[in-house]
Amino acid sequence: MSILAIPKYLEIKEQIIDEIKGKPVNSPISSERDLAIQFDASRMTVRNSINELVEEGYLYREKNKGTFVADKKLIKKNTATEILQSYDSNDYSIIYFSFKNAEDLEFDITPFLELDEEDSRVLRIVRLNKTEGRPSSVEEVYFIKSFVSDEDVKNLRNLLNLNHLIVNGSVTQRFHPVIIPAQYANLLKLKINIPVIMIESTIRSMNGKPLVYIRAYNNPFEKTIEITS
Amino acid sequence: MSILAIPKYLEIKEQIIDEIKGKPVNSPISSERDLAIQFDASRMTVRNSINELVEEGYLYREKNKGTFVADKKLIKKNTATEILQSYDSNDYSIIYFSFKNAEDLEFDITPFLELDEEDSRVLRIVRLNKTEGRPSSVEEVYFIKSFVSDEDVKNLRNLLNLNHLIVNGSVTQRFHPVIIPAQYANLLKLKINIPVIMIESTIRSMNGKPLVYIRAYNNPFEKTIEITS
DNA sequence: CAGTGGTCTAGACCACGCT
DNA sequence: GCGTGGTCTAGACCACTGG
Repeated sequence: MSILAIPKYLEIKEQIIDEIKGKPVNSPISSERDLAIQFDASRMTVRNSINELVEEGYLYREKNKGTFVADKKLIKKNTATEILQSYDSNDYSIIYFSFKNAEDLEFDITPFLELDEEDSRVLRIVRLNKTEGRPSSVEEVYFIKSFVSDEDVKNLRNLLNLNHLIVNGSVTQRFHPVIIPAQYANLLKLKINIPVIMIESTIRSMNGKPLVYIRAYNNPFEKTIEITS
Repeated sequence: MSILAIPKYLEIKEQIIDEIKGKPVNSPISSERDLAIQFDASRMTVRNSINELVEEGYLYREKNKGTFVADKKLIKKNTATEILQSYDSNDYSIIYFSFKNAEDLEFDITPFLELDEEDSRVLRIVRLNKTEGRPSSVEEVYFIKSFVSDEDVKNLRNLLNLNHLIVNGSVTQRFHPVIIPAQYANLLKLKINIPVIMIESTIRSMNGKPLVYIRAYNNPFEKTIEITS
């Protein structure tokens, strides 16, 4: 290796991505042995790059035949990552926030955040996400109070950047069909009594400890929930 | 290697799974170097095993620290695999099936199966899935007629085994909130006018060709749709 | 037959954490 | 300073495909 901070296999991965952008679906890429020569790397290093690209849905392998460019529409997507996008675009308004006692909420949050009597206060933030200026979802975000610093409260947008929590943790999502709550129908500019999907998300650290709980009410006319695997 | 048909890294993987079953969450497993000695394998082979277990959510790594047993509730799940379960359990009834012209359906199926004038007939099967005897979902399954053999029509349950298509292909799913259609409310023993999630799935081969299109209406009281990533 | 991906080895150096 | 996972090398043999 060299002094570079970026591993060689990630550089190779990026170069392969660039190369296949100009290639038709189902066309073969060079063989692993050829790529190893081309990139002056060992075959195992090239395989590491290709493995990740296969995992992410950019390529697929056929044993004894070769490695081929996958259809772009097969690239793996996951609803969990959609949460990130609302951060990336940063296109949202904070409607409301306050600290609450768990017992004052309309539902029992304690199982989701594994709260106990010692630690039963949460920070509740309601935000309205937009795509291209139109309201796409309302999210109720719940943080455990002891997880939130005074600094965070002053900078909620920083706190609401859940990206690093997600990439270093685990996200479980449950999908519930519900009639849109009246107060959110208004925010989302929807008629009352229409069905929407409420996504309940729990973000946990790798050791299983819950960090954040989210209820998202999605505007079905703005964003279809889609996953590819 | 030896004469064994099963690769060593898969054997090691199974042994690691067995070992961690008795270990508490977040406890460390042996280091890769120790495991290599223990299993009489090279470290790269052990890493291959562990990589898959991490990918599947059984273990997690911490750089410079070790590899640890992950929380079982964090094991990665995907709604696509739920389709398999309805096959595995085999607990379903076929309500109806017939060949249809694409233009005779209530909606335009041609974009989903990429049909053309030459090949515009489909086999439509409606099945009622059950869990523990209770109705959990109604699925409308659409196959391209030219994809279905006479043999298949005689053995629909074999055709409806979508397992091999999914593991060798790609699944895209879209989630739609809808009011349960009246004819399905009856089948699912639901009241009319309640909201449910309709999952639209397209199974494609690796080269992107659509093979099967499915509309599933899920009974929210029997099965919560959940994914972990 | 040559070429492919799949598996495997026995080393190596690195950055980082912990004691 | 020792142990960890992360990266990397330069080989090797296998089963299988396709000309």
